[in-house]
Amino acid sequence: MTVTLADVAARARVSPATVSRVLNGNYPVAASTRERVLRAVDDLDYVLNGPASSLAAATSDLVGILVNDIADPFFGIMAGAAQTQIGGPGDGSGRAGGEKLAVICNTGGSPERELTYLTLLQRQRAAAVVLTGGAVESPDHQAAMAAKLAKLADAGTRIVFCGRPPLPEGDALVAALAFDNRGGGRRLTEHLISLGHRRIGYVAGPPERTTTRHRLEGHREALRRAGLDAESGDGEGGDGERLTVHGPYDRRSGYEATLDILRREPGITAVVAANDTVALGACAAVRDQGLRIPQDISVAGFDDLPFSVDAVPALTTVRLPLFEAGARAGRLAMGKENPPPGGIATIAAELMIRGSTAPPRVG
Amino acid sequence: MTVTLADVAARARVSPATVSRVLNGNYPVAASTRERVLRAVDDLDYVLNGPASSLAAATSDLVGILVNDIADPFFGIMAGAAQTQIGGPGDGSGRAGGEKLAVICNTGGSPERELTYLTLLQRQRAAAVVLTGGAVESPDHQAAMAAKLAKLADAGTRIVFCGRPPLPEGDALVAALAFDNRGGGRRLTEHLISLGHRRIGYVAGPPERTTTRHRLEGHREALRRAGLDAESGDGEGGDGERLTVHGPYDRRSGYEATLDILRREPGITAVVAANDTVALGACAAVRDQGLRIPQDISVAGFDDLPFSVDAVPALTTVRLPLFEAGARAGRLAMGKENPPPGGIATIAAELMIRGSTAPPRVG
DNA sequence: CTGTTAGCGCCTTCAA
DNA sequence: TTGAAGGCGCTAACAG
Repeated sequence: MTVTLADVAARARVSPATVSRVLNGNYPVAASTRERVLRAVDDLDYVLNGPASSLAAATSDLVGILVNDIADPFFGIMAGAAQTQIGGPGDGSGRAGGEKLAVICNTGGSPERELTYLTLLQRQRAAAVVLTGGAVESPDHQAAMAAKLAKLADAGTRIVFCGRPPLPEGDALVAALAFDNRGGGRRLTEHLISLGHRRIGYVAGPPERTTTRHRLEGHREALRRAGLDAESGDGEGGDGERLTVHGPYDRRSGYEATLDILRREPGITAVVAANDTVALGACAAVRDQGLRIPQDISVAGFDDLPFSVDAVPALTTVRLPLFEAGARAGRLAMGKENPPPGGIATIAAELMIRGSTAPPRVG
Repeated sequence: MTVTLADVAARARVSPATVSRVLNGNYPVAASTRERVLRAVDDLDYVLNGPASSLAAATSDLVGILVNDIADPFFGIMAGAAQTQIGGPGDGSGRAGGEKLAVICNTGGSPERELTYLTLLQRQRAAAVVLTGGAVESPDHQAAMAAKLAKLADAGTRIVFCGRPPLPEGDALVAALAFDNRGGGRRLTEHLISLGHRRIGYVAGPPERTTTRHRLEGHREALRRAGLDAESGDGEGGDGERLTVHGPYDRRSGYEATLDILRREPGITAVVAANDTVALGACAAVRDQGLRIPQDISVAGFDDLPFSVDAVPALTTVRLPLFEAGARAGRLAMGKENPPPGGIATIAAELMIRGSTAPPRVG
């Protein structure tokens, strides 16, 4: 039924081992022999049996890329970029060569699914795993992840974090590319403060995620440095709680949280959103209240997704080099690039000042 | 080093065969035995060897989802939705159960990479393959695809098209969910015509793709029905060529093509874009020319991606139920749902009229 | 440079 | 309901 290595060997009048060597290209083979083998492969339309190959070699050509939400371009861009480094350009023949199969796994942000996918990849003896985006900070989950990743690494799977802080235990097993969420958040709020804003609403992400926490910490640090923490700081029971609302990283959350903040604190002059998608919702809410951006309320986002520059007015935000980071993670996963010193690199975040922020109205 | 089925069997004091049966759950096993085996699995932290299992069973639990560009939410939404039906909810333990591993493969729109990924999936003996988005119409590629898909289907891989027209040969091997791109395109342009527009620019996608062609055909059909084809129709050498510009499905293309059209045909009163992303670029171009939307120029898109409603003014577009279609494709791939009659279902496209279109200025 | 020989770890008849 | 045995298709020593 299906043609096997042995069939190819028979037709090329060589041993199965030779066919294997030609196909894997890891061993010297006479040019004429190789020629003959390749012709037999084409004649017979032979396709390697992946499972058999993986079983014998005790490794597979699968590389897993874990993302929270593939419908979100934040992850789509990173995952796509990683894949460009992993899949290889192909040989243009449709015949697969030495490429790895880069597979994107959508966890939906669920810790359980994250672990499940890791188990699935462990099963497949994946060559590498790239974990993107922030982590959930529950101690249980972190411990489970650390254990699972240790096992994977133990089995020879390369582990790369992309846009995700390294594990607390700081395993040297992994390379980590961490975004400077805290610094970016701080500079963004400093920008607003320098424009003259004093009461700034903050629409945060889900409280349990590292990304959320880091961005918020940056925001509050800026407030504190400016001596504004009495008004908007993080003191228990202070005003900070009225000015900060948590919610998922989506448009709707931005819309509703902003309405909420505006209702409770009509005196705010700016809203900072946890990311650009949330910011879009915030903009809609501001407008629906009959307020103008930026004349009445300044709005800012985070990430600088492609659509942000097209918002009207264009969104002030913090640019994260998602494509570059994803590509680098892909290269690290393939062993094409050496890990950064200490295994950890921090990726800079750049403030992008655009039309959605301006000085508050006087009076 | 790594624990195998045999280790589990030894610890549970049963034969390897019994362990296998417990794990696969396809055979009757005494409850007490099963209990013992499962405990041994947990104690030993056993993880099934996927390749070995796939080799022996001649099938794997991999499901491939092919997309053109995962950074584009159009594909991200479909792929994510498909994955929800394929990955299964997990058992909440991090221990993988009978789930399939849904993997997203990013072709970048390249026919070669599409074929390469199919070969890779064929290698892995994938359980199913979902192909999303439009196809490239080159006869060579179509033939190659048909041959490859036939082989996959032959090996037991289920094939599902999602948002993609069935192959010309109309293999009964596949289930196809096709978007009504033509009808959507037609109704969108009819809407503009009914508002009074007579000279309408069209920023099309890459000419070789089915999606591009179908949407454009719908557009031209509307023009023809309104007797406008002399002005903007598809006649050879006619004005249609001046009013239609092809380019990739991205923002930049929308921006540049729109500038181009406006330069050559300052008299147009509306621009239809091949999709929402392109439309965003078109909007930017219109504004940069000092024109207002919709007072001076109406702009419309296609797809109704999440950000479209947040454009200012909100984008008139054609809604495609991407999530629903993706989820259905996932179910078809899993065999959870029966294929539509004839293997083909057409998914309706709904006109969404918003603020970016209005009657043209009089005079 | 090429052939021979053993498994890789699991599933699946066949018997018991 | 359970065990024994063979083989899935390939790779990786080891010879030659």
